[in-house]
Order: sequence, then structure tokens, then C-alpha cells
Amino acid sequence: MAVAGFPLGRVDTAMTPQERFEEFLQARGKRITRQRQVIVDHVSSHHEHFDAEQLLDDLRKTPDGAKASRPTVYRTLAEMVAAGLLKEMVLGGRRVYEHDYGYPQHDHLHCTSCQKLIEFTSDEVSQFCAAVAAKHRFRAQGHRLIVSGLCADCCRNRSASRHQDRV
Amino acid sequence: MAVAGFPLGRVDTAMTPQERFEEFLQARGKRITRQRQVIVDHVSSHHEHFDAEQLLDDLRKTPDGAKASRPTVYRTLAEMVAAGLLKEMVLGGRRVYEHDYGYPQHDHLHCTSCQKLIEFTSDEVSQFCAAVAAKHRFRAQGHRLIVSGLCADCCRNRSASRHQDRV
DNA sequence: TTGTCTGCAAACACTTTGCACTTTT
DNA sequence: AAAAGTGCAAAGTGTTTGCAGACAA
Repeated sequence: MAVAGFPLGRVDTAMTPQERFEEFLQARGKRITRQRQVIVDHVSSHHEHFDAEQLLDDLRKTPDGAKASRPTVYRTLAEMVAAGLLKEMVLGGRRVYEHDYGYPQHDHLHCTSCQKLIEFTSDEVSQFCAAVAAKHRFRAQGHRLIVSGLCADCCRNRSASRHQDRV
Repeated sequence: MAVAGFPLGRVDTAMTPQERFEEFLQARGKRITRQRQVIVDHVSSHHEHFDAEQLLDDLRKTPDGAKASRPTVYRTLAEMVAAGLLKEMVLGGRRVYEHDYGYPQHDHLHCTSCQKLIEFTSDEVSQFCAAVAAKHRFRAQGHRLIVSGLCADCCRNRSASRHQDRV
């Protein structure tokens, strides 16, 4: 799966993701192990959306030493979500992760044909969510907006030969 | 899981969900079996969000005769989604279904504590999605907006004793 | 040394499939 | 009678857990 459109750059943050993760771990008596470092490093240097099995594969292809078992990958991803480094979402039945720390809030256009994700930012949506939440005396913690459809490329290819896809 | 807020009423439609499903089946040489009827009937008479296992349980509690096996429930739910009667979404790792046919497009407030879903409608969001899609030469087919946070009830209970939840 | 973490294998929940039999058409 | 659907049991996914040994603090 690729990220296209206008990749959003990192925003100024006091700490690197690594530092922030270490702080998070230390704050709760957890340990900084080689596996956790390897995972944070790898994830931090790849800005695409990914899932657990993909990450596991990537680590396996890596020069020896830099490895972690399946359970450890799953456990560490959950910790990174808890630490606010990653955000989790389900797209077409797949649980994918994306960077959260140091990146601006954004939403997605999801191509149901090639699975491409296009990111976009919008204050409008955030403001709108805040308004709706207020109206329902709801304490909003975040939102997720996914517009699904066909990207420009798939749209073109599709006009010629028609297929049937699930949204 | 409950649906609260302002339950959206059905909109005028030419056919009942049952009729529409039969048409859908006949149109592709599929058969109208008792199991399929039982499932459509049951689903049509319950307007809450539900998942496959829940539906299966409900059917089992029902006066005998009105039953369907697990595989049949899964198969039929998929058909109902294809027929445009139901919409599928994943919330907190659970695959839930909601009515689609004859109901206005709407979005959700999702309480991460009690899992309650509050529905709301908004032209604003739809228009906004159309605009963003156009800007990216994307052919939008639909959108999903979920605002997560704490509902009024949980918000109140939470102020006293604090817990830790995942979004 | 102490207590956490890792990796293995097994357990898991949810969903799908192969196949013989039943039912609709 | 022919074709599609059903239910059972079994196989799959993707993810989580119990536990003994490994390791950070």
C-alpha cells in the first residue's frame, strides 16, 4: 500500500519518536530492549501505512540481529499506539498503522481499487466534529474521516473495462 | 451495543427491504430460501447496530424453525451488503452492520467507553467530502466519519474515577 | 538480583471453505 | 431433475496468551 498525494511533513517536536518512546517506557517501569528499539527505529524511518505482518517481514529481511518475533511485534505496536507514536485504523479488513506523533491531524481518501491512501488536512472537519460533539454533550477525543472511491488512476483504467468491487 | 441520540427514521422507498432482497436474489439466479427470509426479516425488524455472532444468537433464541447456521448467517450478511441493504464497518475490532437501504446517509459519534453509537446527519460533511475528492480528481463513492470520545453519561462517571481506555 | 521481556508453541476469536445432503425452482 | 443452498466439521486468518529461559535495570 502506498501513500500518495501530498505527504505531510513532520511538525516541530521536542523529542524524536525514539526519545518519546523511551520516556513512555521508563515512566511506567518498562524496559528499553533491543527489540523495542529495532521496531521504533524501523517504523520511524518508514513513513508509509503498514500492518503488523508487513513490519514483521521487513524486520526479517533486515541484516541479522535486527529481528523480533511475531508476538513482540504485536506487543510493541500496541505500546506505540498507547505512547501516541502510532495511530491504528482498519481499512478493507486490514489493521494498518500510521505515524501520529509529530504529524498533523489529517484524514484520508481511500482508493477501493488499488488501496492507495491519499492524505489531506482540514481544519473544517475538525471544527465540524467539535461542533457536533458539543451539540450532543459528547467529549470528543478525535475523529476519523475516510472518503472511499476511485483514485484518478483507477478511475481512468476503470472507464474502459468495468469490474465489481466492494467498498 | 445500543444506538442512542435521534434514531433516524426510514425514508420513503418503493420496496420493503424484503422485496428488494428478493429482487436482488432473483436477478442473479439465487434462491429465496427460508433461512434468507428469516435473516432479512429479523434484521429488518431490529434497527440497532449488530455483528454476525449477535445475530446468530438472536436467531437461536427465536421460536424454533426460525434458525440458520453460522456459515449461512455470514453468507447472507455478505449478500445483504452486496444488495445494498446493510453497510459494514469496523468499530473497536468488531465488524458491525447497520441498515443502509432506505436510511439517510449519516455519521457517528462513538463512545469508546460504553461503545454506544450516536448517529447524526450532515449535508456539510457530504459536501465537504465531494469538494476534497474533486480537488484530488478522486471519484468519491461514499465516506465514513466517526468522532470518538466519551458520551455524556460516561463523561460524568469518568470525572470521579479515572480509567485508561483505547480509542 | 529482581522483575520484565522474549520467543516458542498453543490458544484464540472470528470467518471461510469442502463436501454430502436438502431444498427451491 | 437440475442447480443452488444448507449445515457440519475442518481449515484459515490475524492476533493473543502461558510459560520457561533471557536479559535490562
